[in-house]
Amino acid sequence: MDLRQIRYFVAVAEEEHFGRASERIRIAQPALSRQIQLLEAELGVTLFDRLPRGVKLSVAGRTFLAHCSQIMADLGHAVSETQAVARGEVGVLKLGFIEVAAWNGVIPATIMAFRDGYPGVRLVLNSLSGLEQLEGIHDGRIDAGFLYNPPPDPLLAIRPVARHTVLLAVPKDSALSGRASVDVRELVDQPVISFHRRESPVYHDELHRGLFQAGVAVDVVHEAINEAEMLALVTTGMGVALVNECQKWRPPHGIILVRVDNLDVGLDLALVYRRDHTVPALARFLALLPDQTSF
Amino acid sequence: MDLRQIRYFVAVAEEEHFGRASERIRIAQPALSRQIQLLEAELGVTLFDRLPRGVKLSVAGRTFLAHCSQIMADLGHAVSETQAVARGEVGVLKLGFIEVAAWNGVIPATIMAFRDGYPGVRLVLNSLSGLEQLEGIHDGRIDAGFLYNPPPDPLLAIRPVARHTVLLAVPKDSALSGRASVDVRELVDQPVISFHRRESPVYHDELHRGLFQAGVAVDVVHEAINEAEMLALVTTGMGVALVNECQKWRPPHGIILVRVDNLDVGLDLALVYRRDHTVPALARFLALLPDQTSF
DNA sequence: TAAAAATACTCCATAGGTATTTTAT
DNA sequence: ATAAAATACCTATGGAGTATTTTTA
Repeated sequence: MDLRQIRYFVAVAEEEHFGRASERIRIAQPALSRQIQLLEAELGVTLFDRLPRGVKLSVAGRTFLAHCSQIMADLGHAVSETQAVARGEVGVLKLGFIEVAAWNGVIPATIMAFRDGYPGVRLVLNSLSGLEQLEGIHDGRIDAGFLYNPPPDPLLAIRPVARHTVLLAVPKDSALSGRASVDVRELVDQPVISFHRRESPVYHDELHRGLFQAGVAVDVVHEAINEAEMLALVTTGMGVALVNECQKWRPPHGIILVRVDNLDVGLDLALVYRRDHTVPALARFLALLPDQTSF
Repeated sequence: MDLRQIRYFVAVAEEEHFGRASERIRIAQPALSRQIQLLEAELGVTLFDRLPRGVKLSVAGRTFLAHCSQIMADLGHAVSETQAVARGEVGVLKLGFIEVAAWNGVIPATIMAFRDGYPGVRLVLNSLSGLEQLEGIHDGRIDAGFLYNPPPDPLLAIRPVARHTVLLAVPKDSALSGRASVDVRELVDQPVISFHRRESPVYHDELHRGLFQAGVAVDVVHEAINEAEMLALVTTGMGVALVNECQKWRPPHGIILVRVDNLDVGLDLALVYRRDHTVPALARFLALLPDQTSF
């Protein structure tokens, strides 16, 4: 059997006339007759009753036509849906992100723009740590992830998205809370709440490298497991903390965030994905993602 | 596009390997590669991600595969259902019949056998007059009809089914009601309830020809429009009536049916259908219909 | 280096074309 | 007699085969 034969069959069924059908499908009448005969022979069924003036569908032919129309329509849908998926207009896109980075800026903006532009793509969003995202990207649990300071990896493509810095979180009633900015060297006499290296080694090292370069040996009074814990401890007055500037989009009650001068800490937010990624919708997402230079 | 390409695509998708797939479908690997490339070119979509050890379906390829599996399955169903319809095992069979002839005998027996043997065929049964059936057979409202004394018609096939005769319907309290049989000549002095010729001309003529041949000129006191009316009038004592012997299967209260000797009336019940009939189920029905000789 | 897919080319099966015959009213 | 489908036969497109090259981990 052959889709050509099915198309021919539908044409003859609709025209009820081999000659007219052959004109419609632009082949000669004998060629059409033969294809229909081959189809009938393969099915072992007479599809048309031959009349002196044209033909009519047989009872079995009517049954076959109903199915064929359905099949041809389904095939059309299959093609257009496959093409839509290939264009990235339909499907699923699984993204990871660092929660704090998604409170404002390029991440929510791009996600909103993508939802708008590609309503046929289901976005699956997961708030994950940087390490979890890298694992997820490798094993395919997510297609791409927004994370800070991605490690170099020949398998991964890295699209810089934004460069964030750190702010000093101080209690509202602290002596520093009224200041527009604080020089990093002023932290020498301050008790500092830091975080455990294990939770974010690249950032931890980057931060301490920045402090070392400024010649500041800080007095770490606690190592928290995340910034939320750090901020909670700052409110108790236990010390001050250097936190991601994105915390300003959700400032905790009782805490003031102050700019820190002369501390060069790079928090490079990037969209990371497999260089050999195969999800067309990801290309669409990348196209909507503003280049870092535009910030 | 081509069903062959779709079969090839499914094979490669399942094997995830052009070489193995080509063995499975018994063609050379390059031929398979080319057909897949042609399919991809026609769709404008990459269906497989080529890896160093085999291939994997792309995202769009997975979408296409899902549809293709469905389409191939539908096509299989289309073929088998079409063949079943052609064999007369599935479909619709529309039959007409004379009500009185269907109370017993070959008609209900054959219908029961057919229902049993071909549960996939929906039987549509219509109680119609002989004339209505002939019209219905001509214009396709019914595929075949059980009727009496069908007129000769080169377009129609006639399958004799049974030969019925007539009985004399007399009131229970009549002088004739105790008799095993009545000679037709005894009707000379009886008031007779007949029926209007328009309602069944062939039978009417046959009946009166039979009476004429027996030398009986009957005293017709009423011309009814059907046998039910005739029987109703017999119960009133208005007269006697010659009715189809099938009435014995549903004898009205207050009436006795008596055999009539020396009256040669042929009520030839036949199944009538278009000689060029196209309903496969009708052939099955005919095969189940006992030949008249077996009665 | 090796496994697998792609390319180059050759061949032939078969779809399609033209001329003609058969069929059924 | 006529319209339409079927048959006969020829042509050529393109599917499939063999040999070889390219690709990538």
